[in-house]
Amino acid sequence: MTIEDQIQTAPLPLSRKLSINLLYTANWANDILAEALKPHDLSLQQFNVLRILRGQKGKPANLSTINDRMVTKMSNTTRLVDKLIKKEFVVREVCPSNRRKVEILITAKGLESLQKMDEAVATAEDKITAQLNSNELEHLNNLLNTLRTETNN
Amino acid sequence: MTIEDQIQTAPLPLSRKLSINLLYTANWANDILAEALKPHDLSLQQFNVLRILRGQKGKPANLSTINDRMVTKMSNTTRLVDKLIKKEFVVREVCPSNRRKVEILITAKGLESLQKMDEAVATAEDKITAQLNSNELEHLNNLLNTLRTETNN
DNA sequence: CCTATACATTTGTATATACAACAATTGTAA
DNA sequence: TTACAATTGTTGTATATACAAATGTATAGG
Repeated sequence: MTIEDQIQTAPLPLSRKLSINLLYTANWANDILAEALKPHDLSLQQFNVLRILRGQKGKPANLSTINDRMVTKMSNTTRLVDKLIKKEFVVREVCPSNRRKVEILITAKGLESLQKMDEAVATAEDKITAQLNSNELEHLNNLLNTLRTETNN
Repeated sequence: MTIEDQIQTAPLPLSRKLSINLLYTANWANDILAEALKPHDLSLQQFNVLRILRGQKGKPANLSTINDRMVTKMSNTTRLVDKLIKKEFVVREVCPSNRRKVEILITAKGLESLQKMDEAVATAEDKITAQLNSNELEHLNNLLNTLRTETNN
């Protein structure tokens, strides 16, 4: 279904059509991922933080590191981490070598829970991409990367 | 820049890479649009509601109509409209023929303000799509539409 | 040593949104 | 006509997020 049909609007200039389609489609994908995580009582953003911490392989991460690696920007990783602490999925300590920083570590419980969610999320990701073959997915990936290319002006 | 470089992660399966890239890129586009609207003190969602109401060409819209046409889903168009009323960009009345419904109309002030924002938003949309030519944009559009195609299973 | 500045994070305030509970109105059917 | 269900919106609670101000810590220059 075209995006014009989807949101019932008159024909749009291409740049507008693409902008709307991009946001609309991402929202659609977001819903599928959120749905997959719902039984685990974790938001997509909380899941992302956990996944980043697992990627650290035991090395603690400080807030700005997590922030840099988030898919969506956060002025507020502090409060996300607060919620993960309440669930006992991560621990937070003051960095001994530089007490301005904090060190955040995923716990055994966090790793365990993450493992249980992996399958659900992978299924959701497959669902999102199911309608395209590998070549098309690569192409789509490249087009998205190009879109974000910075101009030097 | 590839999405793996962007968020500093190990190589990912294609379905995950695309899912992340889609959310990341939409977020990037969202920021550009929000930035363009910032001088006008209007959020992207408020702008979208106004644009939908203008599309009604004088015909009032009720809440569920607006909801259907929103790019991002809303459990909460009520409160968005509240904010637009406070800015005197729209008015809300009870529908006389069916008093469960409400009728929402854009005001002259709303139309006027919208017109001023049009240029800023069009510029933002051009910026979002600047790195691709028409053919590529059409292709990207089609790939996004295909992605959202429902399966009948 | 003292102070200005930079750094890393936290907190307050506002917006957007999901979900569930609630309320009012209308339609239907015994 | 009364009971019940469906429709349409509103409201309460929780999460995510942007932005700005505040907090606490480190560092560099005088």
